[in-house]
Amino acid sequence: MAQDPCEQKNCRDLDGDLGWALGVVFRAYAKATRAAMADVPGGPRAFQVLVAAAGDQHGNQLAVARRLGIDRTVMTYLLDDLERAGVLHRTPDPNDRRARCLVVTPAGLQLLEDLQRRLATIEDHLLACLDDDERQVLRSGLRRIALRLDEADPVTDRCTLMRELET
Amino acid sequence: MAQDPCEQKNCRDLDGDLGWALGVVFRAYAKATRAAMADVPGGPRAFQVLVAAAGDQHGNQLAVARRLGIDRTVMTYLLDDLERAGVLHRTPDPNDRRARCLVVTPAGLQLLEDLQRRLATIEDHLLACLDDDERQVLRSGLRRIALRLDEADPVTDRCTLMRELET
DNA sequence: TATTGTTATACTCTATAACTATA
DNA sequence: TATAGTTATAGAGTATAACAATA
Repeated sequence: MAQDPCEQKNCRDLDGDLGWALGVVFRAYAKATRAAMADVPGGPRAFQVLVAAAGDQHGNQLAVARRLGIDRTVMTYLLDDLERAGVLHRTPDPNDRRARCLVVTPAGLQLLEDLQRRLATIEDHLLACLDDDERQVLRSGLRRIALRLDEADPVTDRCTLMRELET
Repeated sequence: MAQDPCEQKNCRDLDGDLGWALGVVFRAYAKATRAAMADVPGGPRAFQVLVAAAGDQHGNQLAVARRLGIDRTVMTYLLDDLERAGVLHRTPDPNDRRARCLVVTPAGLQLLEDLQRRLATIEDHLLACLDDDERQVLRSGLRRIALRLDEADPVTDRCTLMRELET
């Protein structure tokens, strides 16, 4: 009786808090990727920029910044570093001479492959205590939620995020 | 053929990246809770401190800080705010006169209940696109991973986190 | 007039170091 | 000597505001 974890008032302890779990997992993941990408200027966020730039549909740096939740002023410094490292360069967009297209260099693509291998290892360790089905549900569930949130906030209005989740 | 999303080189796009999904979900959750707890000094983190302090096994503020990934110097300011708000107070630990016990006031417990109701609503909206089984797997999966990480880093050595996830 | 990108600046958050008091 | 807690300060990261170029 005294052993039942859900009988006392502290039934809703930190352990049962989704926010706590999400925070711990996210911080651990961030920390691990930061360590694994210590040699990459800009770290995990630069990696995500590379992924977005290597993919097709993403054109200018503002779109990428929004997609990744990065401020456009921060994006400038980030891209400066990546360009200096020779993994990416900015080319003028022929359709809009204000904008810049992000082009990943061959060296950048090679780095990308390497980083993805490192990431896979980290993820395997992170999900080590789940069986295959659970992993799959966790991955696809998080992905689906993220896509929905991303869709709700397609270009500018990042405040809808809050509004959607507030009430 | 051209429609197959996994045929091209951008098979591993942002959408398939666990880190991206985790980041988007975490940021959205953090933003929503921050908005929902705008009236609470210290925001979501203060809420977590209240939960930890209201639970039994957590005694002094350093233990709580470690559990939540908060620096002990930051904890001081956080507790100052909470004490000023009258939801918590520090009492000397009779067993160790250096340490302080965290005691949640009746007002604090009432606030805690209210915040937990707000949180439940936010979580429902966040997980809206998952069915019951998926929700359960996501919750328990994240919780299990978080507990494992937390256990691997019981008191001091926060670096083991990285080491565990590095290779 | 609005938007992309840049720069400089200010601000927020967090960590470091030094200190007091206990153990 | 080591630890709990506090304080002041330095640092990293981020956002704000003003700007130039283009739409």
